Amino acid sequence: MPRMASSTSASSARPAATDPAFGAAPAFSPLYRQIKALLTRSLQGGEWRPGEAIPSEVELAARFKVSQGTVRKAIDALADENLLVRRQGKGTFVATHAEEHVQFRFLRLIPDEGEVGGMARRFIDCRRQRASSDVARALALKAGDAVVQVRRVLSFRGKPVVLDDIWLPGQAFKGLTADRLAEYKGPMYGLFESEFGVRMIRAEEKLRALAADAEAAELLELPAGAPLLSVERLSFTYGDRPVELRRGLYDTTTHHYRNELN
Amino acid sequence: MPRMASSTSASSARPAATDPAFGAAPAFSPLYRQIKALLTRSLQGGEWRPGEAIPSEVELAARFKVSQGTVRKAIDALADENLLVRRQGKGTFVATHAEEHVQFRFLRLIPDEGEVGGMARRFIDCRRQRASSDVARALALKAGDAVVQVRRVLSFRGKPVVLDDIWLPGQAFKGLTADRLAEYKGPMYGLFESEFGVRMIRAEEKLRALAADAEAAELLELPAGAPLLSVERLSFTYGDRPVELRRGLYDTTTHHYRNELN
DNA sequence: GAGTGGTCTAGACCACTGA
DNA sequence: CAGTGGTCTAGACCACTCG
Repeated sequence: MPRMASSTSASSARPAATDPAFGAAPAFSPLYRQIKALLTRSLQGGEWRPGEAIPSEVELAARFKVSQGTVRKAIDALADENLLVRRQGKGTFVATHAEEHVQFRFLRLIPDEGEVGGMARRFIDCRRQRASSDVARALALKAGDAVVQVRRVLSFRGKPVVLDDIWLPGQAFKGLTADRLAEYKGPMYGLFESEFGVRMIRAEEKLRALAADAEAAELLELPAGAPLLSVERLSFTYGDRPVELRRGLYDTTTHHYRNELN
Repeated sequence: MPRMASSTSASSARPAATDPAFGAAPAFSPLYRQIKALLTRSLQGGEWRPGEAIPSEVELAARFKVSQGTVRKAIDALADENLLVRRQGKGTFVATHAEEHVQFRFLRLIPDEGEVGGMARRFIDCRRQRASSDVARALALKAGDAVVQVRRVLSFRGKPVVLDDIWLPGQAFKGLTADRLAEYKGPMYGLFESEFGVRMIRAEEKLRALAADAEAAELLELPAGAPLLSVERLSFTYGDRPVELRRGLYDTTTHHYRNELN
């Protein structure tokens, strides 16, 4: 029955290691949260790579000197956050974008009718440059730091539908080229994961409607001024570190952005 | 140790009440799911009204002849779906839109800068009519059935930002008038809940960009053809029954639609 | 059949609320 | 203080996968 760190019911020693002076929140942290944090650290540190199985529940329970039920709760929480995937009878696995048949976890654009079928990708550009102040702020970089910018078009049945501009921190994405992007089969985030060790965990999007400028209109084969759905996405890895800024322009004449409210 | 209905390990009797002929899915249903279904039925049937407390976990455990841990799991699931709200030390309560300070659970439009502060409502219209085939299909009605249509505008700092057209099944919303809507303080879904016993559980939205037509442009005080974010929402009550169709047109020059991807 | 995750139990104790 | 939800345990048994 280990108690580990807990600001209230500590096994012994002084009452709290946290809040040294001003009495902030009590910050009671149950055991399973601490286990969850430890597991997260191991994921972040690469102890288990995407697609691999993590140790069984009984093993982890032994390692952490905790009951199986407690590690179970920790794993449940991580599974809810899509960091782990449970498979009954087989084990618990680190989530991956590679094999993910739900490659559309992040792309919410759906054809109005018909299947969600694959889009054709075309990479227009991929170059290294200095971050503008906007991009730097979003990615938590200093203005002028190196960034990789990628521009691409997605087409559905030959008609261009999505124009994406993507900014990545140059530091983490050193060898990224248009060729590497074009060669790779499967979702882009799968490449980021296997080649650069950067796994996208969650993202925030800001949507608005705007009129197509000349450049966007040409690339999307639309008249200038056509209404477009602008989707600005900031993606995060472990530890809520922003690692991708993306600005997509969607032609929504035959597609729509689908969202669920719970 | 009651076993209740379970297609595999039934306590006695025949092996399965389900799949009488063709061997479909095994459909094993653990106890806590069955408890969850029973609780949902009680919610749906109005045994406990929005805002009220449901019986304590020990009480429910006794009622269902089940351990506390099992009802706990059922309640957890319902809390995840926002049907119940747990409050430590007080009890478990039926979720409500009325007191919900997060009135913005369904309205995802956020000012680009500044607080999310209140919008002024103005009801333009509220009339009963016959459902068009589109509306009927969405609301699972027959074409020609009675529906209530509401039109309103939301303004932020004096500037109109949202134009909503709302369709509701006439059956369930008999006494709904523009006056009732205007009088009621708080979120619209709070009114639906307390006056008509219709509680919105979840919703699906389809977003697209389009150019403002003359009518929308006038009401939103924009030039005709201005790009607008169109948000088509279908809302559901208990049992996934659709009960509201809403088509909003958002001016996104100073606001944006915020979304989180997990 | 061995090993994995999934369910269920019974009981102990902790944290929070309100009278 | 009693009553509520929240955590943790230990152990039994079930469902699923795969060799």
